[in-house]
Amino acid sequence: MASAGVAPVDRDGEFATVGRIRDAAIARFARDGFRVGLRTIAADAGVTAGLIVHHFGSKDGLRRACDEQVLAVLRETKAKALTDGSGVTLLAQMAEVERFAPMVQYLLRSLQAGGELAATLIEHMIADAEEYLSAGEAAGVVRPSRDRAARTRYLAYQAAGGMVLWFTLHGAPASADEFSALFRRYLDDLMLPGLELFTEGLLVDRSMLDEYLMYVPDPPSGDADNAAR
Amino acid sequence: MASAGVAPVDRDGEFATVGRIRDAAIARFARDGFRVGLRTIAADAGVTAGLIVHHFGSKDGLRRACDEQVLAVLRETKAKALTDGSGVTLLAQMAEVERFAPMVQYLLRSLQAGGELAATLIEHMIADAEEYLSAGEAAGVVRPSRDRAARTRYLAYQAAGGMVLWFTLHGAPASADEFSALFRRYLDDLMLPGLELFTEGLLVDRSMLDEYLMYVPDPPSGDADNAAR
DNA sequence: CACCAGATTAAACACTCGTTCAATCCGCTC
DNA sequence: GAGCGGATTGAACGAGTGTTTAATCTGGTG
Repeated sequence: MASAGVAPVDRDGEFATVGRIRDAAIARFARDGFRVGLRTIAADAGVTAGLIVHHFGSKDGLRRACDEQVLAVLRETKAKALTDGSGVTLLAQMAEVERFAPMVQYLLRSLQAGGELAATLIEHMIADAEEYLSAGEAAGVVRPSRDRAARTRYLAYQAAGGMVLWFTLHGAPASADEFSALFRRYLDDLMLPGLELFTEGLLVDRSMLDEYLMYVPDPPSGDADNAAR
Repeated sequence: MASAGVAPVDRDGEFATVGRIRDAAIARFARDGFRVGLRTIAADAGVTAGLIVHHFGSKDGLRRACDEQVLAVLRETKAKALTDGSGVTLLAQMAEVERFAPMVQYLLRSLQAGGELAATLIEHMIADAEEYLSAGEAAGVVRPSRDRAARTRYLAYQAAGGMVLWFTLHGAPASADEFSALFRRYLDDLMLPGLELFTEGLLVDRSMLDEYLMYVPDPPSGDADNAAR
């Protein structure tokens, strides 16, 4: 298989131009953020700004098309990764393959800017984490929590937010290779402290936690509010 | 004390206008992000766009003045909080006082956008965390780490990044009161999972950590690179 | 009072942005 | 081959942006 959703489908004429514009937009949005002008993207795709709005209606339409494309590729890749078993380091292995680098960068930009895709992405991450953590609990390798949903959300927000902030402060890489290298360095910085914290915790005694539990004996109580946020 | 660096100094004539413009800019930047036009800020301050660049040279000059002001207030408040002893929940208590809400929001916007103030702020947070964690280690309430610097940076990035992402996805509040309420809800969502993770960890056994330590026996080795990043 | 420096304003400038429009090009069908 | 519809273009529009400029106002000084 020469192209599986990432590279633009080569069926001549049909979606050649539209796909080329969309992929160029993803790459350019990922590299320079969502404030780039339509003319820059048009130049990247070798077309005119007018043609973009002819095909996508508006810049926001282009943005939505990019979101859908990235989400589609993410779902497809995730489905493939599940058969391989190692789905946890999904983003990591996506960053390894240079072809996916622009999409990962695009996702980081989306999380940074907020919006619908960002919310959807976080929900995906939370759902995945919920699955893995539940399986881990059942297998006896993950400690149970007093409020599993809250812990899952906490871990997802911390992981995603920390990653976005790290890349924000370490400068946007220009090429896909640079991004892959930077991503590997991020994992290097992350792995030891993360594993340490996850296996040994941070505090020696449990006085702080017990004090909090005494002061706020709030049960999980699965309120409807948690679903919306 | 009627005004301690937060409210614009009332010494008539002198810095009245400049301070008013700067404070209006901080509030407006905090509320709507850094993309707002000078005319909007000017209208908030009751002046003209031209006057702003007359006093601050350019929009970037205004931005720098805001950064310095926020940083100055942060330092001052931190110094005061140190005498009270409870410096850990610095941002929390700052958000409680409605007067500080725009500044905290401004800091979040800065972290989201990146730039010099964001880098400085993260360095501050890392330095503070380093201090508290070291003290905790010495007092025997914080577990030692195989790489203390890396752990400190990890915790700072996760905490700050998670907070920024949370507020990004939960919509920017319009008023200072709303922000305070939202901040309190954020702490509520955060506290239990955080304390749980910090006191009990996440994993039951240490096989993952040991495996990593075996695979990558990299010592801390305090390389010069860590200082710059 | 004359004068001057700084504060302040309204208007204009130059630029970029997303979007619109009329015109052209190209491939297909009758 | 005529004609049609979509792809594509280049230019223009209108609304924004940050910045500049000339003019006006104002308060203190000689």
